[in-house]
Amino acid sequence: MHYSVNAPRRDERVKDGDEKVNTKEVIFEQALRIFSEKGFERATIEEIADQAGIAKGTFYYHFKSKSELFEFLLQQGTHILMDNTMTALQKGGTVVERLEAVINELLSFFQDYQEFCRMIFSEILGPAAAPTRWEEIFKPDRQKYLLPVIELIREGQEQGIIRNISPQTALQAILGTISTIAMTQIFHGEHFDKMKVSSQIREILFHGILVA
Amino acid sequence: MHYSVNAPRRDERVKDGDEKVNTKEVIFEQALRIFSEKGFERATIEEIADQAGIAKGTFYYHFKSKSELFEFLLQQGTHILMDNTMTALQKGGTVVERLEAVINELLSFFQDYQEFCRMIFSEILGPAAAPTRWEEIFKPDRQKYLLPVIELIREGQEQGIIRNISPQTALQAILGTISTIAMTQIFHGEHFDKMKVSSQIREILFHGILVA
Amino acid sequence: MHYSVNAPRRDERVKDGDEKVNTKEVIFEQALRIFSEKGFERATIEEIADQAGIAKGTFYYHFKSKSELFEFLLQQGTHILMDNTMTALQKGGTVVERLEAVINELLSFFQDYQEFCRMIFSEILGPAAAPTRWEEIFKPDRQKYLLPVIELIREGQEQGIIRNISPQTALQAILGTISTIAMTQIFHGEHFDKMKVSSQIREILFHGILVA
Amino acid sequence: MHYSVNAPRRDERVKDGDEKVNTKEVIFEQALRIFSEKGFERATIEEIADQAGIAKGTFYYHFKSKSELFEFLLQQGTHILMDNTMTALQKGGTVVERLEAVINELLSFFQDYQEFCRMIFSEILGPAAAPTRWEEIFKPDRQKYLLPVIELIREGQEQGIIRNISPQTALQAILGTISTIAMTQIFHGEHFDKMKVSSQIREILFHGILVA
DNA sequence: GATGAATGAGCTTTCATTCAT
DNA sequence: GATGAATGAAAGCTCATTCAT
Repeated sequence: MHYSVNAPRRDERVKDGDEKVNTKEVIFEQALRIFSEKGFERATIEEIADQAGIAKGTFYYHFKSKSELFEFLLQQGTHILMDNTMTALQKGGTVVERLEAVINELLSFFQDYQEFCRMIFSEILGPAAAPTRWEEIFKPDRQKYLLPVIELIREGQEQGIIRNISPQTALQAILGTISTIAMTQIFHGEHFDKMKVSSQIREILFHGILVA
Repeated sequence: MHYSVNAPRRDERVKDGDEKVNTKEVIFEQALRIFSEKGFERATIEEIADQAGIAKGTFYYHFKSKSELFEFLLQQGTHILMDNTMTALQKGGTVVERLEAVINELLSFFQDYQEFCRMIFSEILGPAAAPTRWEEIFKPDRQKYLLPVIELIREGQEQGIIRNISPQTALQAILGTISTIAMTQIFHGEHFDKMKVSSQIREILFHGILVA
Repeated sequence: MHYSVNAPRRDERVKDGDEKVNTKEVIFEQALRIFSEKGFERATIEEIADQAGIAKGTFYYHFKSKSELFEFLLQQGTHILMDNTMTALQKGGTVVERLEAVINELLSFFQDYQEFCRMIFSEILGPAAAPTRWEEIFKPDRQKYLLPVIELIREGQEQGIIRNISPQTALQAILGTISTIAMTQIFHGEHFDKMKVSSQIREILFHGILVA
Repeated sequence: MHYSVNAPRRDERVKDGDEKVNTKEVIFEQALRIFSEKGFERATIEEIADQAGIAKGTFYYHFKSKSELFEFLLQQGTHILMDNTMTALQKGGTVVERLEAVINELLSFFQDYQEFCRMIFSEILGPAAAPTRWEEIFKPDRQKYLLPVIELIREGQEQGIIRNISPQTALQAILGTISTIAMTQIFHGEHFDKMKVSSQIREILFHGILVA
């Protein structure tokens, strides 16, 4: 996984042959991995630094604090999901097509950013009362992501395409089904491949478990 | 032991006559509450002991360690869900009726043991690599719970009632949908009332989001 | 030096023969000594704990933080000086007699609490911008101590006994002369003996350096 | 080098033409200011460098260490006081006139180098056992300053002009009175103006507090 | 001359756990 | 059964200093 932030532009890198490592990026990668494996609390700066091949002090040269890094990582990830989904929605199409796009983007996200999803599920669905600021940090973004989808469901209901249930409930069914399927595989150490499950997921979500 | 939610703090209790407080139970209640609020790591023995109205040393007189208590709480809860579900399944009925029973028991569990569900979601869906033993502790129980349901789905597929998809996937859709809907409400501080959502959930799971 | 706070009352001590050490008191003594030698910043909890013969954790069992202990020590000391001075003033007498009492109490304080005076001079006359709360902590006490003396000087001026200068300036002359003489000796490792200097100090303060 | 007080921060300077900023001097100014505000320990190289508008590395290009800079600053200041006092003494006059000169120079010094005085009081009267070398650094200079004044007092005593007390004690009374009055004002954020207090100080020191 | 990334020793503080009473 | 003082390993973080460029 590699959503590196502030990656140096190509021409800033020196010495093509020589492996000029960007310290900040290495920290990002290792932190993401370790946060996703251990959660925020059990991850230690010492381990992140060790794995990144730097001294503890170097970590603090690049980041103000453990929380700051974590929050940063969190926001980066959610922004990617949001952006992708918005872009997909703007392509237009029927309600069902757009719903499929939302589902598809979510599946792609789980596939492409498995480490990040682990991390987010570890800490955000996790200890609710966590450093409460995370709640605050997330709420706006979460809404920005959810509202358009709810709107889409409403649109479908007006057209008589979507069942007349609470849009929020429908939304949660979509998110819950996809994330549970994806995270179960990811937590079990399997690599999540959306191709294997996407048609099944669409089937279940659209038409339910029962035949007819 | 019973998972009482919102158990009164020690000092709120009235000791009329010789109504003895069972120390162990008081610890259970407070630990459950605090674990569910803060997660395993952020909960401290000190706080649990304080809230239970006992000395820190007393905690260690009753429990070997923080983890032991946590694991105990964990198992108690899962056993309740398992037992209830098994009992419900043994009542027999058509596949759909039994599936409805499974869903119903799950909803009841989320409703009756909200604190416990918070706790479990805080730490088990949480930091995956947690004290790795939890994984080991859970796997057997989880399987004992999941297998009969998978078997039920298979039975339905053989009868042509349930769509021809991976039973595991179907199972995860059920679990994911229900838990997400329930936990969203619980984490948002609302009291989860299964009556309000159970028919909608059944509708979505059985027939999907789309009309026809 | 031994202004122990919360010292156990006699009957709380167990085992007369056996040396039952009061941990909190030992920490007080060592902290006072080390703060006075090194100042707040250069003193470390590790050293205080070591010298007190306890583990680092034990320090934090008894005190919330390094600052808290320091502030506590600070207040204890100033209260002693204040109380002694007030008591002396309440005995009444002529203005000169009362002024002599104030001077005498100050000298006694420097003599009896040399460690504390070192500490206070190390940090309070010291880094002005220190954890600013100290300023706040001290101002009220300082005023409570200074005001009665200023009032005394004013009384003397009304009676035509004390020279017509700013009372604040006169007060500072008294404090500065005494503290400089005392601290010079204390910092130079000599034991400060007020008997040796008190008559000289009174002479200088009352009649000046010059003859006639 | 000159101890300019309230030197403008780097970024406030206007570089018109090729008016070169002497890096070393800028560091001096900012270090003096910050040391005087925070004391040696609480001042950081980072802040000094920031305020001087240079990189941290640049600091170490100009100075061997934090202590070295501090000691240098210390010596510069004391030399100024010493030189001024020596010069004033060499002008001759009666004992009283020369004593007035000493007092006057001291007052001028407090007025002209308030930042430096803050600094010196922050750290030298401060944590006594400080990097013990400071003691060693200072003793010679201190003696070079004090001895002539003590000699002057002795001369006055031989002439029957100065009261027959320990010259050291008299000296400390002078230093203590002046420095306490000056520092009280400086620490309280007022600008110290020697004109306002010099006649009062002379009165107190020469003739005491009491009338007649 | 100047830079800033990197370092590591050292600091304060937390907390699960032990144990004598 | 119950207590609470004591412990020490480990964590997050700071900062003077170095050094390749």
